Amino acid sequence: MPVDVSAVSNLPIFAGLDAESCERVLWESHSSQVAQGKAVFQQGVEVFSIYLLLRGHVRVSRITESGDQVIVRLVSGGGIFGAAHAMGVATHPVSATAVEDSVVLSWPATAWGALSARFPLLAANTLKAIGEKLQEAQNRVVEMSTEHVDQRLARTLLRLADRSGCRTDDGVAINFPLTRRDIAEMTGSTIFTVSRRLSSWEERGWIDGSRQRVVLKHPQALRAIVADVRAPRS
Amino acid sequence: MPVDVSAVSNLPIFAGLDAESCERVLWESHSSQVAQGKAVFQQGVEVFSIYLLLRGHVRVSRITESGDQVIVRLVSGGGIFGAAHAMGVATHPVSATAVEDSVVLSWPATAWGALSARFPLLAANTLKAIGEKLQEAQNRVVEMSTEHVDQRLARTLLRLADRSGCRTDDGVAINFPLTRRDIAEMTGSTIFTVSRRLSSWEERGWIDGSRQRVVLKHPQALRAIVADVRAPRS
DNA sequence: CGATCGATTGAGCCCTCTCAAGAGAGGTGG
DNA sequence: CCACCTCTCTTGAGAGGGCTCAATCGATCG
Repeated sequence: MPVDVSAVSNLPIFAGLDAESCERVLWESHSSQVAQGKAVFQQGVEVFSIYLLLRGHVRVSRITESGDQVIVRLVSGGGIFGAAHAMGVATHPVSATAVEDSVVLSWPATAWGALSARFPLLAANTLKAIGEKLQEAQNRVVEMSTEHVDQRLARTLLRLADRSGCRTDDGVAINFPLTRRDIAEMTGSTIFTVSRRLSSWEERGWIDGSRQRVVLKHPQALRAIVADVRAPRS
Repeated sequence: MPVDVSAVSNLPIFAGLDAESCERVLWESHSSQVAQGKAVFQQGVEVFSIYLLLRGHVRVSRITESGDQVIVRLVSGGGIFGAAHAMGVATHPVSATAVEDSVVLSWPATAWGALSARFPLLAANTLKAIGEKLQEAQNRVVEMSTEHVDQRLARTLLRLADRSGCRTDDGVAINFPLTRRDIAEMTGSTIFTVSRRLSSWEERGWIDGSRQRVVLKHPQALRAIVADVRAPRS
């Protein structure tokens, strides 16, 4: 395999594994390039593999029966996704699409099962990764239940900047193509409301927005929006 | 321990374990009664144990910094909760409270770790349980993003009836005390809106509501509300 | 240079929240 | 057994946040 052990051995999913075990695990993996806009897998299809994102960004989304699309998660470098098999699910409940040119490692589900049995640390790390995703999802439920669009929006931008931010002269730039539609689907809002809020923040000099790009010029201001405690609900 | 193996061996978390292993696992557990309204553990405190609900119902909730309470999950018989340790979290991100008199098994976190290592099936079942919770949480994110209060409300009632329903002459009764406030905190709404909708449904003969009780007389009508596809967003 | 996709902006409305007031239900103590 | 208190639930009136729909503009690409 063309993937160097040293390039991945320090990822959370391999934490604690020695180089040899790591290599053994990589041995069974398959590396592939995914062009921008291409799907890694589609919602509803049978689960064949488990995936690790090496480079790029992948959008994990679900389409509802009514045709609404919701972004469940945005995976950045080092993250695992499509781990439905490890959780005992037979068909993917979501789709995964590259939002920019990406590099993905994949393991056949069966091989991953065997590897997990052979390297308990791998199983533990998988559990931990899934646990983190659970935390994240529960946080989002709480946010969706209690916060206003402004707050969810600011929170989402800060989160993205934190994970995939890139320092520039102006502030922190979000590092990959991100449409207003993406943002809307991550916050449970609409492109119209998102556009309006971002425009308003841009007027105040807090952010810089352009086609598929957002730069946070004044993160403190966004943090203040998140913290803005209005009257609690009922 | 006063807990009979046969009473728990068929729970999902013990799936595949033979009676002997099962007994070995139970050996390290501690059984306790929790009176209605009493907390099993509190948000923010250190994680000492992992819990399995034997009888009753437990409300898993989080209080936000702004003072809003959100019900993350309602655990019914056979469910595990407070499994933060297995996911590598040091302090409980939520509180767990008995909504009726309940019986709970608990394992010290360290003991559970050792047992998981010794019985791989136990670890696998734990992963599966957490995976299901992740699915559930992601579903809720999607619902909160795309559905109206009516739909979330109907869905929640159907789900509760499905899990903890009790056939009666009139229909399916939800089997434990459930206040309008609980429902509001499960759906991301307010007691006022919940009360209004339930009143309206009661007028139409679809449900029967009284103090802390709901009976579904016409589940089909609720299912129709859930399926009601209006114009998709954006 | 046309076509397509993304972003912006305005007008209007509706769903849901907020606030206020009161009615039942149940529990407790005298 | 009644009075009282607390907790739950109901209902009304009103306001507003965010959605819907429509139209336009700008950018990118073949």
